Amino acid sequence: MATGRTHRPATRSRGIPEATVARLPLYLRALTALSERSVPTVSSEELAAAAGVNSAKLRKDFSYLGSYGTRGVGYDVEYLVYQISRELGLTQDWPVVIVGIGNLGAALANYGGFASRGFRVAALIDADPAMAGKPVAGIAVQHTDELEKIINDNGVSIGVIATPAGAAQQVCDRLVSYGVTSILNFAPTVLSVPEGVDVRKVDLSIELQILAFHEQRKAGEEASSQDAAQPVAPPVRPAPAAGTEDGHDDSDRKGPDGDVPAVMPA
Amino acid sequence: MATGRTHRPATRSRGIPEATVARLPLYLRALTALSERSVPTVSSEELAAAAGVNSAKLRKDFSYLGSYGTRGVGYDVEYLVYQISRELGLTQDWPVVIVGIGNLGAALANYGGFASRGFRVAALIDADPAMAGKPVAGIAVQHTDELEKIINDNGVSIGVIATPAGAAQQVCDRLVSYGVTSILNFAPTVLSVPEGVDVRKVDLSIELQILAFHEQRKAGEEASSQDAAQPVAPPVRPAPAAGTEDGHDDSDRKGPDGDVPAVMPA
DNA sequence: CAATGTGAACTATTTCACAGCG
DNA sequence: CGCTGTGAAATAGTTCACATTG
Repeated sequence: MATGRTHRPATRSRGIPEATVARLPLYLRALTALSERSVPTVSSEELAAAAGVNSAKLRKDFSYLGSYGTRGVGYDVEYLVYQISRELGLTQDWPVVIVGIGNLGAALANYGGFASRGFRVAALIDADPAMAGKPVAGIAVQHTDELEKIINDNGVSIGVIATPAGAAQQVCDRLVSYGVTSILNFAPTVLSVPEGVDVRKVDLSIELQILAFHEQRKAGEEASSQDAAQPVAPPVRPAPAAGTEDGHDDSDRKGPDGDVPAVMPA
Repeated sequence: MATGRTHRPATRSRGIPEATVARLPLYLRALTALSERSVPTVSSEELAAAAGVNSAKLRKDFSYLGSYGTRGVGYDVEYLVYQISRELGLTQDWPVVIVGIGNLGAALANYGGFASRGFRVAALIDADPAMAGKPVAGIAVQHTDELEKIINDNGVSIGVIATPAGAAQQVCDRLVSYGVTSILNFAPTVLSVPEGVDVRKVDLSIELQILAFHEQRKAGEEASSQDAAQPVAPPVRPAPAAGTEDGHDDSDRKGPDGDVPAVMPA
């Protein structure tokens, strides 16, 4: 492992900005829909609207891929679908393993979009021997012991972790040791991986907390009464030096300006 | 122009950068773990490592909240847990509804992290009458007809959409019309919502595609043969003008520089 | 002449590096 | 003396606006 560093300056591939890469799948989805309706061409304006971005951004994004449009006309739908697919690597087959077949793992296995574009569920793995053999989404669950063989036999390079948080790092280590180099992590943990391995995480609880933050702000605009329950630890001050300041809460720096009113949904 | 400026400068709440907000939950989780181990204080270095970010970033992030650390010592764990919780709005109770109780909806309902910090599943909703009354995660599923009442009675402002893509926009519209102002969308669609409503999306298929992109690049470092199957549409050229240029592909602009093989797979 | 492709301006985010405090 | 807090520099990403072209 000789890793030392933990951050990831990598992931900046071949001149295409990461932010652009993250939007390509969005464009692809919109284009696929157009393709199914046999629409031959789209303007950046139309496509941008369908993908929920603004058109300048979309054009700039496409400019990183090359000049695939026609001035005065727009983009050829089929051609662009192909180019983006190729850029994303979806013209090839990606076998994936899903580890942890609980509620979430099962949901993932059943998720249609999984199989759609180039991804194929090569195996479902669970540590519980009782799960072994059970069919989920038409595939028999296999025991963790089979991991190495499965990964080797299928050339799996992408693994999905849907285990409880406690098992995630261990599973991750095993996946990596068997050759997996991309991991999609649903467990609420920070995984540490060696250089060269990509991890993306999907974290429900984080998303909700971000929403709560904004929700609180919205509500704060109006009300300013405070009466929500507080299941969280009370604001124990870290005990400053002994005896200078006493107990005010937030006044020295910026702190929450004025009112962090805790509103409540009526 | 009076209004002049663009549409979405919002979401930039109260001086705290969005990127920072997105990391607060991460810090909170790491801090909670420390708290459970009764660790009294942490340095930015340690906490950063636990959260998987670098320490300068963490300090900068915290500086937006106020000066909650002690120079020469670090941060008081309990105090910081409280401050971040408060900032995120987690000291209050957030009732949420989950709409669409398929595999994914059920997984979400069962997800422990849901209930943990301030979030409470107020109701599980499904359009299928056959689901009504069925208990999932200990809660009886209710029919969509009940939505309005449930939202009003519980003061729900956050909704989770776990329906198929086709139903998502409709469900979203209803949620919004009943007063929901934050939506977590698991359906693979771009939702359009009125000003003032926040949407965050979680999209498995996009995450996989991003991984595939990087995976492809890694592989491309070495090999350069292309022999995967091609389920995607063949590279039909958009038929350029009639007769000027003939068939070169990417030479005028940047295009994929250098090694992105040929445009068409064998 | 409509719509792409893109330099240039602007905004956001990260990182550096160090002054200053406990 | 160690570690926070933060200006300032460096990067990354977005938006503007328009010359260019099919």
